[in-house]
Amino acid sequence: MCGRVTLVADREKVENYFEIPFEGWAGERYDQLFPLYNGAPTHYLPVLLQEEERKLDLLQWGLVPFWAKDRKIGYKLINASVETVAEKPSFRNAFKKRRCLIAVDGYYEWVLKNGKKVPFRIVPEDGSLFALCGLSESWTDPKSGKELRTFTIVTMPAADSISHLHHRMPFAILPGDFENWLQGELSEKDLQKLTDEAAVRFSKAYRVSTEVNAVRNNHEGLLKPVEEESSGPLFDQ
DNA sequence: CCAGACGTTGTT
DNA sequence: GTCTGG
DNA sequence: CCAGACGTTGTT
DNA sequence: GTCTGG
Repeated sequence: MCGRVTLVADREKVENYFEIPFEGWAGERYDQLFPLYNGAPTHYLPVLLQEEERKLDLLQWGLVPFWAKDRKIGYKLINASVETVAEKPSFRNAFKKRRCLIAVDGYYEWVLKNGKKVPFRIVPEDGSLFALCGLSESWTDPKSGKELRTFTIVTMPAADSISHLHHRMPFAILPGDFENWLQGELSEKDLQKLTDEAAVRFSKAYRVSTEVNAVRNNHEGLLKPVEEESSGPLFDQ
């Protein structure tokens, strides 16, 4: 699945990738929030939105549907399965009207080894960005009256190249398909075609420090590859 | 009718 | 808001 | 996703 | 065990 990400790219790289500048406030904010070595649910990430116009903005991870009584549900809705996203009550409205793309340049997966959670970082083979398919929502807090803008990341079955880490992965597409995801009619067949072409299959993975487990850690060292432990049969369960 | 859920993942 | 379950 | 809290009262 | 917070 996809529950922790990195975004190290500078603002210009993201703007160039999506061919659009950030909304006014988001541009300066970007420079404060990134590089992000340990991005978690509730954090802000760059999101390409297709409203009346196309916009590049910063939204918070963890979808809060407009009907929610409080924002807690967002802790659960960090991923949406592509197989069911069109039907689920929490997602179907956003799937119809508010599909979006999230920019990251890596994400983390954990593998249980000898009872320890060992993190790996998955990156695009060409070192560019991932554009992750997502859904966005806008929710108004009934207590404060403040608007909260959130998103969820769509997942799909893992590609062979990373299936040894997990059986799910984020649904990532290349620029040629951005238009289809954002504005297309998206019949089941179209969606199938998009998932078949999902770019993330061209990704590679490497082990990183368990420092990444704690969200409070956020420094360049988290990206550094860590040697695989030479655990012989003696250490295996 | 009203009440309660609305999600994914991994593990048992 | 909308659907399911009771 | 993982880590960390999980509680109330009264006082500083 | 389960929920909240980041």
